[in-house]
Amino acid sequence: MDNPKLGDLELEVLEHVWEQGEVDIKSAHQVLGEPRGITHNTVQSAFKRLWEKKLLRRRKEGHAHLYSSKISRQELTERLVGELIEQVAGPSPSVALEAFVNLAARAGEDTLAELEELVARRRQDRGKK
Amino acid sequence: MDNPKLGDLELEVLEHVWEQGEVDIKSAHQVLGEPRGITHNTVQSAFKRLWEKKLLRRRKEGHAHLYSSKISRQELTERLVGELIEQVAGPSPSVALEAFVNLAARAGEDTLAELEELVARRRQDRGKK
DNA sequence: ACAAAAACCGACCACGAGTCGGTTTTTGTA
DNA sequence: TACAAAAACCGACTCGTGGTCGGTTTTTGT
Repeated sequence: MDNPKLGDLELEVLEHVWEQGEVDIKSAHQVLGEPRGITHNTVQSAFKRLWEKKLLRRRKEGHAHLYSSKISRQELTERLVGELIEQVAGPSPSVALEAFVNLAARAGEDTLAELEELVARRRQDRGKK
Repeated sequence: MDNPKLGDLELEVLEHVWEQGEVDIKSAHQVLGEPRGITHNTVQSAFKRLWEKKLLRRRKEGHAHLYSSKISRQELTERLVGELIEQVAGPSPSVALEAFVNLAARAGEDTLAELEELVARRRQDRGKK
């Protein structure tokens, strides 16, 4: 529960919550459940699991729960990638860096440029402050 | 089998193979198995699973299999991180880039510098050739 | 107070890693 | 060439987790 492993449905739920901000099960079921042919209950279970894993927040509105994300896509990506790297890339950062730059390069010139931009800005901000 | 999910033992086996180059089950069991108190057979299963997933190569030497890695730590990291990003970061690369730069920044000034260096060199090579 | 809506609980299935005992295959050698 | 040791292989079982749902309990607006 501390390091979350996420299934397909759970990912879709998060996706949906990131887009919608705050959702109730009923509407989520219409969007996610109907097409898959899964019941209201199943969708609810997924939300609940996510809430138990502390990835979603929820509050009562009337007699329904409204779920919203407790963690941004940014943060989740960061956590998961961080964990993965820790497991597989080894202690030295070089492997991870190289791997990621390769990935960026494969994505195209623009992506590489964007990465450069980001790094430069970050290093800038480091010096000052 | 196409997108590998790796357990703890499997990761350790890969780790060991990356360090040792070419290993037989017996010696691997001494290093990985004994401390865990697991049998020869269990270690063998892990190697075999990895081989079935095409992450290890093997050849017969005498009547024992010698296993070696078919994929470098680099490549595996790349594959896994790539897959993960695809699943969670969404279509636009920005999220992944930002996340990774954050990770690098957290690792320290040097790591950030190394990243910058890598990106610069990569972009250089792009122009030419 | 009651009916509708929603949450909750428990049960079950599927899948994959980990684990091992027992059987079969291989192979060096007597 | 027969045989015993070594290793591979196979099948079985456990465990954890996600997905799935039916049925029961709780909540709440009227």
